[in-house]
Amino acid sequence: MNSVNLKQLAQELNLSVSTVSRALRDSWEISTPTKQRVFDLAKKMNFQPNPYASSLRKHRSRTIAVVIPEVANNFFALAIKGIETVARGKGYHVLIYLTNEEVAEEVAIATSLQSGRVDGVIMSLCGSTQDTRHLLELQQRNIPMVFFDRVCEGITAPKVMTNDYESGFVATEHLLKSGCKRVAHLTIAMSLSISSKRQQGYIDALRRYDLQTDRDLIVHCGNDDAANYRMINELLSAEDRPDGVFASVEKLAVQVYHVCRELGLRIPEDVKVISFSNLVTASLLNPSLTTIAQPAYDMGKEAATLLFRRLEKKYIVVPDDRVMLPARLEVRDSTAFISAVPCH
Amino acid sequence: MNSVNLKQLAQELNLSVSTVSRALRDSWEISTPTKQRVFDLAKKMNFQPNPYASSLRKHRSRTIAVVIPEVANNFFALAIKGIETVARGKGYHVLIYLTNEEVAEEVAIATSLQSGRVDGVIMSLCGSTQDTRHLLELQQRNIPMVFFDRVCEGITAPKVMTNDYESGFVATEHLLKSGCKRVAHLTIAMSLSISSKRQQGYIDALRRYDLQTDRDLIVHCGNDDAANYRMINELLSAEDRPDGVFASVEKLAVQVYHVCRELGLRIPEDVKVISFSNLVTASLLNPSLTTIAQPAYDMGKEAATLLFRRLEKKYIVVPDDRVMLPARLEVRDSTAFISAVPCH
DNA sequence: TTTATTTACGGAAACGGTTGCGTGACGAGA
DNA sequence: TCTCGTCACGCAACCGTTTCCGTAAATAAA
Repeated sequence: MNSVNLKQLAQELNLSVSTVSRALRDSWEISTPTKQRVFDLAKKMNFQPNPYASSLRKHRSRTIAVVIPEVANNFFALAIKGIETVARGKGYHVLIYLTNEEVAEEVAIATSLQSGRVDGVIMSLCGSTQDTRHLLELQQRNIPMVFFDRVCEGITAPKVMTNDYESGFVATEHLLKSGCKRVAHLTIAMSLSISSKRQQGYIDALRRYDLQTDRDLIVHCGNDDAANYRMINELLSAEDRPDGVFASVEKLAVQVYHVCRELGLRIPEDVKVISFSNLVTASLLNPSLTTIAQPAYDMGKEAATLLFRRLEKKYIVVPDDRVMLPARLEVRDSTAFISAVPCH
Repeated sequence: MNSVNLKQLAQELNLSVSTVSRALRDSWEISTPTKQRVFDLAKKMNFQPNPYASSLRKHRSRTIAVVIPEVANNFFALAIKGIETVARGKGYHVLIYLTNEEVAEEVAIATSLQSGRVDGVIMSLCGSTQDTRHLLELQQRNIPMVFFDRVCEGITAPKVMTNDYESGFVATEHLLKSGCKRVAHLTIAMSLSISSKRQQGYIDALRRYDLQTDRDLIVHCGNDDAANYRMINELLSAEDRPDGVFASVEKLAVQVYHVCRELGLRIPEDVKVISFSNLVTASLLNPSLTTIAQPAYDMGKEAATLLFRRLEKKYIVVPDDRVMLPARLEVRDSTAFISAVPCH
């Protein structure tokens, strides 16, 4: 354990604890020679102030929490990297909590954060979150929160998002322009605003091209990979199977690839695929995957920046600003236009 | 801020602070009816004990640190997930620190951890680490450490590793058995034991097949992606280019794919590729990538388990045990055997 | 010379929970 | 009736830092 503390420094220097404390914080109340003596000894003894004593006294922990559904996913991993970069630059520490898409875990985590362990929270909701009382309670404890990507519409807080509606529209339109007549949409937890926005973009794009929305073409996937596989398999095995698939998340696109391989469907000849995704290997897939790529790293940085802006102001000035970072459409082979006569 | 504390509970109940504290910790010294009254009110007032006060007094923070080079990488992401799962199951909190492969950052992080902020550290070295004084200092502060994957041989501490030597051997042998005559090895920071072990496996496999080690076939890559690309490009552009490449990390394999595409080299006909990798999309690549997959999630869980075993014992019983979790060879198309006459 | 002001530092009370020790009440055994 | 032990709880010190005061000495102003 770290045993060198202020008292020991003070004794050694024949100073009081308060003087040493002030000297280390470079207070103007302490003379330059005294400060120098303190600095020197602190360095020599490798003094590290006890963060818990400091936090207890100051009611500030210089720690933030990041609460996300998963980490084994390029989007969230990059977001964490952005957050950590900003946080450490500001001298803050980052606690990480994974909900595993389980609302019960999200509630447990939010409840434990009420203890004041962190100065602020950066969060992306889990898919099964409906009731948001646990988040309101956090808010009532005056713990600043910032949402990113999977934002909570019911809470007044800064939010960092992408243009999900437009991206959903663009993705669908891209499939239609590439020659698709029947476009399916694979979605996740519809309680998430990103899901409904992406879906609305999908629906509106269809309407724009005078196409009806076929409820059978909207597949609601969940956290059970095997179940998702079955649903996608069923979708693509059907007589009137779609000739284009718009996946709202990466893992569903991966499943589509597997199902197509299983069923002997060719991408893009038989089915075209587009997906929200931050896969680094999108361009190396067989065929390369057309993606809607979110600026994950920048979203993380932005979320952290917004949080620190609130933490550093005494009064809350920006309670509900939204930052919109646009996603990019990256066209690749999985949506390549195929001339009328199949060349195979 | 969280304002309900023990004193308020005590006042409300006409009890002393110490009695309330003991009741909440379910001490046998407190009568059942009193405990019940305390529990009820604590629940009603949504009491959350201040973790910093507790940590200060008990010299235990129930917090661990995870220090890794990067997170946007399936291996480390999965490891984090494993660690977080175990940690939260034990009621611990997880701080995350990214070194970005910069030894200066690793030193800064290690130094800040001397403050006693965490009860223990789980670590994977950054590639540029040579001097390990910062780690020794942590150790001298009696902060238990556990290494995983990129372990530090100079420090006596539990280590969770994979069979890097054997895997390097198997990977190389697999290329040779698939028909390769000139096998190159792409490696990273040779100061890392995993790198030298994998390389030794490579060298010994060549020797086993009566092949000389050609120094030009061992390419030392770094953190500069552009520079790596150039080196790989140079390797594969040469007159006597290799017909097989064993990449020690995932990102280098991805670069090989890009270079081959650029140079018009066919995988596996012209060049076969194998790599250490945890890519979920390995089987979907064009062509699918033969990998050595490490059990990342289990390694994270194991590292956390070892750490908690040390944290929960009063006396250190297992100072330097090593856990070896074997990697799996997953054969795919990038190393497919091609019959003598090219069919293209 | 006296008084006001600044400079440089010490004393001590917080912060909130934990824990060693002390103690009154009560029942049991002698 | 007296003693002893157990039960159930209170008192207060303690963890290490911060910060509100207070104050002696030195300097400036009157």
